[in-house]
Amino acid sequence: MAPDPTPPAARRSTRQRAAVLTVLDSEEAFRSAQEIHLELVRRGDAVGLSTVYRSLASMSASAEVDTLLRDDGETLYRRCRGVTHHHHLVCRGCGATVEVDGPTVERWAERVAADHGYDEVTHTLEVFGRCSACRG
Amino acid sequence: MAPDPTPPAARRSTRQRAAVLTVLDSEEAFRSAQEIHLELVRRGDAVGLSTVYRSLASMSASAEVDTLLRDDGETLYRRCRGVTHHHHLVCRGCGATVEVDGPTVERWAERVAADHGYDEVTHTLEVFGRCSACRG
DNA sequence: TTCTTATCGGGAATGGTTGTCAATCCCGAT
DNA sequence: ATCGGGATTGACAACCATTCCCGATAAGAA
Repeated sequence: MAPDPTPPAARRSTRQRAAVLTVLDSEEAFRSAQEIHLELVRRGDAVGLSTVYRSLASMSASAEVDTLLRDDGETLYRRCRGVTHHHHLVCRGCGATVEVDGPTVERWAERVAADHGYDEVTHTLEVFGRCSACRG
Repeated sequence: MAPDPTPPAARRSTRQRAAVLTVLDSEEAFRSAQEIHLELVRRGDAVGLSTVYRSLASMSASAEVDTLLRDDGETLYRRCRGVTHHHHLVCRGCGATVEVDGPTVERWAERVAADHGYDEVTHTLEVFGRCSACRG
């Protein structure tokens, strides 16, 4: 096999990408691209909105950030601590998020799909509630 | 207590709402509002797009139809057979949908939320795969 | 039939997200 | 150091599902 003529698209490190990561790291809750962009501007470390979207998309593709679709269809992003597959318990009030594991659910999904002749199974599972802080 | 001065907003039965329901009843898979509107036009039983959205929204509110958010944020609708709470096993290829029950998952979600001090718990759970027909 | 008002329709407005493309910047090669 | 070219950026326009607006229409009660 001949050597690949196009070297593996080097991922350049830029101020913009770093800035987006910094905001994500300082944020506990899921945030929208628009919110992240606004925060960047507020910090005086502005990044173009297009670039924010592009950065988040590529980070999501490489599993560096998790995404979540809100009821109204807006996409939310969050830098997750755990590296393995997990789900989220999200507070409707403040967005505080807990990463939770659900091995039982994974197996359940697999079995249900197999029982009906489906393969290439994936699933989405998110739990929403109100945290103790927001209850006061 | 005085009698309610405003009688309970009678739900009128219109051609448009019936037309939307007819399309939903003839459809096995989840469909978008735009697709339903297009189908209505194709059948020569046109209904305004606004009205399609309004109908679907009210039917969704009264639990007559189930909704599902696609990855790109578009909302899909489907008239479900089961009346009780259930989840969906959806084929990525053709949209064929199976209603599945997950009592274990319900309890798991409740317990996880309670363990972290969350209340007013809800959850979303959808399983995606490829059905046997689409595998050929 | 007449009246009240829920409902309709269609075109404009909204708002998140993606596309465009010239200017700019990273980085390995010179 | 600096060169060159391809990746990356950013301002703006384009996109598109969904909602808003409001005058016209029609369902249902009297």
